[in-house]
Amino acid sequence: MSLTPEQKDIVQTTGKPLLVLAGPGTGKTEVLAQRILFLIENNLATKEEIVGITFTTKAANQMKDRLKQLGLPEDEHPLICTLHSLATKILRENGEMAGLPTEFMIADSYEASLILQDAIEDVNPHLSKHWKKLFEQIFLFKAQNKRPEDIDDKKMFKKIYQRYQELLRFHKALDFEDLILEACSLLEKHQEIREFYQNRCKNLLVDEFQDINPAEYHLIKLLAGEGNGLFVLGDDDQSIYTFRGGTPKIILGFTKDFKNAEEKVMTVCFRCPDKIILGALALIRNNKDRRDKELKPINRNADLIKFLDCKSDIQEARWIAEWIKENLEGEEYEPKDIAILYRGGDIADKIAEEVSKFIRIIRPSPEETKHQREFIAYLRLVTDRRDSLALRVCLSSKTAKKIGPIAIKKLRDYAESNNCELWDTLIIAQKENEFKRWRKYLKAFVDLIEQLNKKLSQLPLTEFLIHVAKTLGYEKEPRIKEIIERSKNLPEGNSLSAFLENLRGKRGEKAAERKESAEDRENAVLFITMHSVKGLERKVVFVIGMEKGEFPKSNSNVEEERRLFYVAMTRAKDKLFLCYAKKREGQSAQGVNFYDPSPFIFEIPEEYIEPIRPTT
DNA sequence: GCAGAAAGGATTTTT
DNA sequence: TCCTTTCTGC
Repeated sequence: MSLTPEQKDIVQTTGKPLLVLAGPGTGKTEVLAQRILFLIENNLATKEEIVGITFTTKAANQMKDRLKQLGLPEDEHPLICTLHSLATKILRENGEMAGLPTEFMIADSYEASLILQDAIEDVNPHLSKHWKKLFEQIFLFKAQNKRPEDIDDKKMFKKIYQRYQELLRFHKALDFEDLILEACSLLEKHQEIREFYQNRCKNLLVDEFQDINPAEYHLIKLLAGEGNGLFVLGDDDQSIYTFRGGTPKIILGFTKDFKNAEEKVMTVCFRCPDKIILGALALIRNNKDRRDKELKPINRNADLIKFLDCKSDIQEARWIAEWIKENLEGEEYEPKDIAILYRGGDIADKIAEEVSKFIRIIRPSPEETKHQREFIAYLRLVTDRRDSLALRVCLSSKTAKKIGPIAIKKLRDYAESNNCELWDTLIIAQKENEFKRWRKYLKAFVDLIEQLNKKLSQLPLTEFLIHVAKTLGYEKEPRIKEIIERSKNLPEGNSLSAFLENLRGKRGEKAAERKESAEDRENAVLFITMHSVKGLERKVVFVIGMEKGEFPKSNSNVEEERRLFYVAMTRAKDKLFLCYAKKREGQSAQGVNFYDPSPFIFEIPEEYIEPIRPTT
């Protein structure tokens, strides 16, 4: 693929901070990969002076694949990873200077929520029912790069946040946001370390820049120094993660923050046909705080956008399934050319059911259940008694009979004041008078773990997993069986720790999966939320749930929802269907609900839209 | 600590 | 409307 003059100019402009505003389908990934190649081939930088930052590990892998296709062998690749992964690397390389526990664990959000509930228990138990709100508040403060000491708060919040941090460290753990904050602190405090990484990141390329939050931006600025090798790429119109603390203001303020920065735009859309681009542009121009950009479609004379106007979700499901069935019979489309996009909830269930009757579909894998997390935590504890996070999860499980929040708090207090491991406390405490009430149950729990440990050396891995599942009483649960099933696909050396690393990564770091994700590999119709379609394109796109009150959600930021819709519309390479159902049933519709069409529909000029009203 | 009853809330997601 | 969390009484 040869570059347009516009793209070539962007690839080759070096020596100053560069902001690239790139609309949907303009070839962002390509430009990023080509720039890395350009730097290396022209000896402008070695691979040790280049770091590429992506939003997800999947995107990082796609970037590596593209570099390989462009002829750059893997051992000549620069570091390409997420910002969290880079922060983890920096902290692991400088653990002591950062004042962190050696071999710290990364707490996932379930583990973090348990720790927060403990913190609330310690500070003010009356607030325990509001833990979810507090969890979100702490998250948002961290996303703003604010630590407990930065908070001026007369009420309990500051104390809870403080205690939460203390308890995370007691468990030798960092949550995801801590990775960013601790990396910032480390670089701020130590000039030599900062200079080392600024040199390492001499050429720092950041993708999806519209979705970063202030804490992440702070880290990027620390790494970029003067910023003369900083290259950021994004589209303020596609900023859809404000609930994560992201804000389009960062990308729009970039040229003010870096005084000698240059801003360039990519205006040729290779992906979408003209009607879709023109319709999407007309829609997004209703947003106030944005930079207007030209977007020129290559593909003209294409179909109009279809507005599917249905009486009910049942009719909608039937019509879409029927359309897919008919169009798969011809030569034009394969299952993998089709995607069904929705905002969330169970809205796609009916269509998924209809479509899966005759064709393979791919749906997002559901979140880990509580039992799955407990199952994994028991396995972790068996391999490593010092894994206090895993121990904390196990203590909350039903299998730890008669050990509740009170016992856990006492154990925690004891461990803290005697400065010992949580696991050791479990054993020592059995002798202490204040634990008299729980002596029997603590012993039972410790014995259980020791017994499992014995079984581990006696049984093959899969047998052992089944044994653990039985012990916990989870052996009949399909989601647990799923995990056990995965142990069979493991290459040789089937040790428990290898299996756990495959599941969770080292110390909670998710293993970067090298294999292609299912949606690229399998020839199946894709069901996906609008938020997770980043970087995705499909010939045929159905956007379902175009109902007033549901999309945009009635109490949400309309401009962000409009950006989300803009992202969804611009995934289509060929045909775009916007689907509305007057009547919807299900959980997200709160039983049965009647809707008007989404106001977004009317923001697309009529000349680009063609209504379809099914009669059957 | 548990079972059963009542209240609460229902988005989006990465690391 | 329904599923998850929280409260109550044992």
